[in-house]
Amino acid sequence: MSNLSLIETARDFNRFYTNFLGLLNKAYLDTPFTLTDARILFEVGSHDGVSAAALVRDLQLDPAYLSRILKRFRAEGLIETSPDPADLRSQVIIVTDQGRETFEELGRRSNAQIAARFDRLASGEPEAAVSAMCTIRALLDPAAKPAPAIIRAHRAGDIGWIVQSQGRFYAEEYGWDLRFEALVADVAGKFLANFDPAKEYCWIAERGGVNVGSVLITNSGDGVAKLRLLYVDKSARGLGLGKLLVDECIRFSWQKGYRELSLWTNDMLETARAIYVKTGFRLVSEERHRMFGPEANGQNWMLDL
Amino acid sequence: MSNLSLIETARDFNRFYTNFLGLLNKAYLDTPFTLTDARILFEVGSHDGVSAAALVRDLQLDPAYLSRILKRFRAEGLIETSPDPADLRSQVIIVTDQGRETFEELGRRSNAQIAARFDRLASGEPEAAVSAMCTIRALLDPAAKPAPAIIRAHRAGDIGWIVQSQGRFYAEEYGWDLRFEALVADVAGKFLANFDPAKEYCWIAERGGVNVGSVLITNSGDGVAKLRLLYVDKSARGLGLGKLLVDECIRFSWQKGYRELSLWTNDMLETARAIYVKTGFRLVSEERHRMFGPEANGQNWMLDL
DNA sequence: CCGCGTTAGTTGACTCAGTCCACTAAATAC
DNA sequence: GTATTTAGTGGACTGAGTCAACTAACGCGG
Repeated sequence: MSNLSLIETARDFNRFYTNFLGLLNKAYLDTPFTLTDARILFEVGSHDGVSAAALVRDLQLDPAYLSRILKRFRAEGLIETSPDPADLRSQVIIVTDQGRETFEELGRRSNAQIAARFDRLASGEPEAAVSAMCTIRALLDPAAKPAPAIIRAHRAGDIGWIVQSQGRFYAEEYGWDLRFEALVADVAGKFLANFDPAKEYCWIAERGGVNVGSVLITNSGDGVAKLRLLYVDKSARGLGLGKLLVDECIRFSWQKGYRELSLWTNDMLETARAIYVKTGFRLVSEERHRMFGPEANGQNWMLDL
Repeated sequence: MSNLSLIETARDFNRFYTNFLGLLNKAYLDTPFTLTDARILFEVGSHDGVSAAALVRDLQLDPAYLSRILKRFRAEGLIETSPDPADLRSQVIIVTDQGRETFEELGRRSNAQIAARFDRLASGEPEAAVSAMCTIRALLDPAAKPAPAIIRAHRAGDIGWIVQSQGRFYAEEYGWDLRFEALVADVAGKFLANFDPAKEYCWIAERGGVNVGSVLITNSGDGVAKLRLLYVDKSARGLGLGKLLVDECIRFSWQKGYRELSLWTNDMLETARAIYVKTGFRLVSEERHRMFGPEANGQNWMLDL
């Protein structure tokens, strides 16, 4: 569960924006269209040939209601419909010239309105606002489909991100205390401080500019590599990123001449364990511990390379 | 007139958010309240003693409509009204205990809804979304006053945040390499690992649920406290947070019986230096170094307590 | 103090956006 | 070939929101 004051702030913003959009939409009162009419007209105007069913889905309308509105639009000569040859139940909607004119007129008014709003801002401010809008949209719009994940080496800030995300995750999920975050900070910090590019590496999985996963290989000496801090963020699970990161580690360790790859984990991390099993690791030992508060079962795994 | 594609993007966002809010507001269908009811109840619940006229103004409602809704609320025992002694035309609206319960229940549901939405996001993304919301609000809402910052002790994830934000900031701003982030991780990690609540502390400045600043006090022994990792995020500068954090440190160090407070900084950090001077620190030594790549001027400062 | 324009709030009368249900026809699953 | 799902439509309704007309209190100028 996210931070409460974060949520309060978001609610506050939503109240504000409800109001703001309400004001903007009042402008449709000058025209014979309701907000819903305008949304439909916009959708039809910008995606020529949509079906009514698609509109119902995208705009979350009642089919009967939409049907009536389309009927009215048809009567007013704004659109024409014809059955879809590929599916005779369905019909494709196309805008007439007059419909297009109306659509564009609505667009002009809407633009003018926003332009008027933006005109009151200082230079650079509209850009800042729009960029913030894009941020929100990318985060909250499920249809703005997530960019594909990529895996790359670590950069400034990434080690901190590892500490933060894991510290927070294990605290929220398993009630581990700050000693765990301390351990992560220690491991990650030492990795960075003594980083040996010839034998060590840090992979960061990133999606749309946001970090969503990580893993480290550190040198334990004696030809043993250690896989550490494997983590995939909640938002990116089920994409096979964990497996991908572990595969990277195995390939890297083999290539750098390590003899063995070892790792330490805790048994409640089922998904991780499944990956270790699948990639050929074997369990060498386990011990119960209370290193971070609640009791847990630490496990050492090993892979011969 | 602003850039056209900027406006198009803003319109696009508005369409998306109209939809988004529409979805959120569907949830009120579970309750006997409409969106308008909920907005009114929220306003009344959070500003006890408002007048109907104020509601009409703030929520842009029809007075007749509001009057009827208030009448209903009164009948249901959610609110009570009494004439305003200062203006007998007007009436003050106060919520009854039952009304407050309802108000809080609505709040809980609304929170849960947003929490559910946020749960699908990656760690750090809710913060990013909310911070973008604040940006928009600050720009578009003439009445918006920035959320007040609060200063609190550290929690899970905060130490990682310190490492990440400073690692990234110094890399971007001054081109410092990963050795700096390693140093921060080391300092922060050791702080957490050896944390002694009797002599040490970490303050996090938070605004609207987003971390915007930090500072640590660590024990250097011999009655010397060390102020470390002072940082205020770009988005929150100019609010005096840096001064506030340093003041906290001084008060804490004095109270815990330290003799001296020392710190290490670099001279290109003008704002920080100004704070140190103002709070009575004196420069004891400086040396040029290349610890993090580019040449810099490290300084040791000291304050007698 | 009186009139006159204004503001706070209320009631009556209405309308029209949006919903629910039942139905037809085509498509798809089994 | 039958059963189930999906696309679209019309009938019937409801209730959120609007508009106009009203009362009562305020406040300003003379």
